[in-house]
Amino acid sequence: MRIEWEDPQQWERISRGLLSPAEAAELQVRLSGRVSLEDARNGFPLTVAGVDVSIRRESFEDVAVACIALMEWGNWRLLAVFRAAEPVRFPYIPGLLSFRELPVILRAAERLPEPPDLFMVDGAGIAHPRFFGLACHLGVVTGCPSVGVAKSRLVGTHEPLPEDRGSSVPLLFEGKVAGTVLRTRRGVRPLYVSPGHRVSLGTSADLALAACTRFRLPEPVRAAHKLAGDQTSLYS
DNA sequence: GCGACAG
DNA sequence: ATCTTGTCGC
Ligand SMILES: [Mg+2]
Repeated sequence: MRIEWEDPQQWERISRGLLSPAEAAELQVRLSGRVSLEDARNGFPLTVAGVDVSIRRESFEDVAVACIALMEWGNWRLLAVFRAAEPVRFPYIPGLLSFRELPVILRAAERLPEPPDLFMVDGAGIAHPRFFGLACHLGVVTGCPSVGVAKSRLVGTHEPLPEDRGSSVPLLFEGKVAGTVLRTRRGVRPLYVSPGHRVSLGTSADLALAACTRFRLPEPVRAAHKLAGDQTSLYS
């Protein structure tokens, strides 16, 4: 898929890791206005693209490897895998993860023959300090629906969560519901699910739970995570 | 100033 | 996230 840049110059600065944390944060505030929390789709998505990035310590630099695992809804068969690698150019700063991971993710996304029905990202959606996590950034830039699935809490508070699979409680932040704390396996640590773009709060949690058929993590995200760290056939 | 803090 | 094998618990 091809990505249409509204401001190619600015993307150039971002991908080169030239933005200061303050500039990055204000850009998030500006872009958060473009997020849509409406469902852009009726039924379930036909294809779900799991997204994750792994960092490998090379001889003199850290290299980021992005992996997009395209799966078919329901039977969760792996349809294809797209990857890309490049040196890390931005430090990890809580709240600014997209400036570190999005550049390499987009290079892998460009290899998709066509836009997926949904991007399921390892990281936060609107459950973020400025309501603009990695899943939102990827969604807004590509125009595709996206959901953020975080393994731990970035922001927000919530009531106690029952131990049963499927239990959920709203994640509250600054007086708003920013996401859902979701138990995908009985007695196992919950996931922090939030909309990225073009998906509603309720739907984002439904989609995430439906994709967790065997493990704590949704199948597409788990596949992407595994393949991102796999050194086998690191080219492509 | 102190503590929190996706990956 | 990463450095890393075996081990504890359901
Ligand atoms: Mg990750």
